[in-house]
Amino acid sequence: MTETRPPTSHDVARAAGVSQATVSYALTGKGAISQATRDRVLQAAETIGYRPNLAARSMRTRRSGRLALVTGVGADNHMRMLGGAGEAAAEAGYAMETHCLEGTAEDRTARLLELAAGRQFEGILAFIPVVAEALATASDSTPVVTATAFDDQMHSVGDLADASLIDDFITALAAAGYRRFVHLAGSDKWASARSRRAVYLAAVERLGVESLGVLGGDWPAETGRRAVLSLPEGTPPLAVIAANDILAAGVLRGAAERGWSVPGDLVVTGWDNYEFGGYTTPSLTTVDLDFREAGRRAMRLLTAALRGEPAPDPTGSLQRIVWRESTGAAA
Amino acid sequence: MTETRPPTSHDVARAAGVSQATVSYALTGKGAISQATRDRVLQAAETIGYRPNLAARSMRTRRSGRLALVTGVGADNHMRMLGGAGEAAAEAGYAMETHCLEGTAEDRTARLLELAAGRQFEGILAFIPVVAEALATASDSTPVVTATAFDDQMHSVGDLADASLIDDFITALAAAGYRRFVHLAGSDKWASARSRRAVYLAAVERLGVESLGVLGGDWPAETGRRAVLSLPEGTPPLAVIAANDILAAGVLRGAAERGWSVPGDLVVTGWDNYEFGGYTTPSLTTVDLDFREAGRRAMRLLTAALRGEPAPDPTGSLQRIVWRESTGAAA
DNA sequence: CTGAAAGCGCTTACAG
DNA sequence: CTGAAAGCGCTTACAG
Repeated sequence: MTETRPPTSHDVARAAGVSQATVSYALTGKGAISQATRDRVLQAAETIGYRPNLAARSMRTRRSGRLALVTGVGADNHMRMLGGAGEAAAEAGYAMETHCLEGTAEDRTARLLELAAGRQFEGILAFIPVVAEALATASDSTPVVTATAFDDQMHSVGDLADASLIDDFITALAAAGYRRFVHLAGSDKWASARSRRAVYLAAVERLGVESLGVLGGDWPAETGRRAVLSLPEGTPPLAVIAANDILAAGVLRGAAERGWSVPGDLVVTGWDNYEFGGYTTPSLTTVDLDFREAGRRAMRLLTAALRGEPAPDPTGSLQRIVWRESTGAAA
Repeated sequence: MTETRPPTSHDVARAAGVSQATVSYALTGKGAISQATRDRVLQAAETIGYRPNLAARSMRTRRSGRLALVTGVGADNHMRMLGGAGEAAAEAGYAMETHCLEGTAEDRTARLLELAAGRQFEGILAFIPVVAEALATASDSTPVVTATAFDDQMHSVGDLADASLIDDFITALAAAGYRRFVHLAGSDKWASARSRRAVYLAAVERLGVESLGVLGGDWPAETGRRAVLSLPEGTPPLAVIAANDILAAGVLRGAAERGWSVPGDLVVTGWDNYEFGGYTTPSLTTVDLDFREAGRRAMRLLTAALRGEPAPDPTGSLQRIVWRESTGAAA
């Protein structure tokens, strides 16, 4: 029943028979402490169950050792990225905490600026779109690395926004005889959606195939279904390049409702390699993304910036096409 | 170029022409401060952009104001629960940070105990299974509310582990003429999986219908597919009660591979109402869960415990059956 | 190699 | 209603 307080470095000092300063030196490994003393201190800390008070340390060092990761509630991919980001943060000696921000891009930006102004984080990594200009004006506060910066900087190394595999899809499908394409785009707030759209437009142009245009513009499956239902009679054979698997699932559904066979009347590609995509009938051709590693790289971008180091230049693509039934024999 | 430090309460005091203590009283609203002085202080704080140093406050108050939410990388549902939990934490005046824990239940439990021992959190809420006994021994550290506790306490109020709608599924399907059932269970580390299994067994018993038993035992879609492929020829007509939509997607796939029609030869129910389930062919009958509210309620359980208040007793189920094509006309 | 001392920025009795 | 002062638990020059 005694209100027992957690042990402090003073308690460790008493137990080890040294001064409190020596405890601090032994624990941080900074002072010049004899091995014998250090061992004694470590031993004492262990036995009495000492844990440094992080708030006190933080106040002295003016460093919180904390990083914020900003994400949204809807973005399921982010769950996969969290693990990698947390791992990279831990490697760099930071604690990472996740904040789910909702509302419009403006709302989220406002909340993010609050987080930055609060000064409790040494850096912030944003996985969701925010208003870049607003961030720029707040330059004297907490450093923020946004998904956009991530996209831009890592464009050449196989990152999330690298949409070059869209070109591979279209090239393979054109070689298999498809001449009529349509793109189902995601929300253009996302760099990944914008670049998939851009690569699509460039590829159809380059290959001289017919494009029925860019449909969609947001992520729900219903958008994919509606898009197919809106197509004129006699459209097939058609190749649909969808911006992700959810949209592609909507396409499959729309095709089924119209009595269009897949593959056959229509082929479709997705993106993200969601688990369900391997189990639809037909199963979905898609792009597998190593979200975990993407999260890790994004976080490394932030920690490198905090240390004033140049951004790491990782090698190896995080993307890989998974050919499945929805594109027939096009692979 | 001047290394400009963030303003402190001292700076506010100087600007407002009062003592630093008065600033603290005005800001926390605790002291007896005249309205005029308070306004002057607030005004001064505003103009110089003052933000309280949370580490310093925390050291004095011995309260971090921080809560940890423990989740896993695979659990996509949790993304939906995070928003609600964060909201409830904020309402209670806490900052919530998410930690993704991986590995076995033992690994995760060890990491959770570390988090608890670190004493930087006032409480911890776990969405993933941990070893309950290990938690109990560490009773003097940070309070932990686990998914299991959540499941137990809220059993009667429509929570995540309430599986009573499984009975509704089976009753309706039996009434529609189905006489042969099979359950596709999730991992029994999860209370929700265990209770769905239990309700299934009770329902087939009560209704006197034939059960081919409980298959599965983990969450991947492949498990659902394999289960269907393992069924003997001549099994249909059959009703499959799957523990979630992913497993149900595997069932759909397995049925397609065997040439069994759905609905017809086989009907199937899922759980969780994943977006894709509305777009499979046939679309999946499932249970819609208000994950956001579930997250909110779980967090309230923790904050109530921290305040020594009784657990809130929310009303209203979070669950609702969504009848779709995969069960034919059974609704 | 070790210790005494200052101070990080707050909150909160205690005087007045 | 307001101010002077102590102290939360650390880190880090500075002496010795």
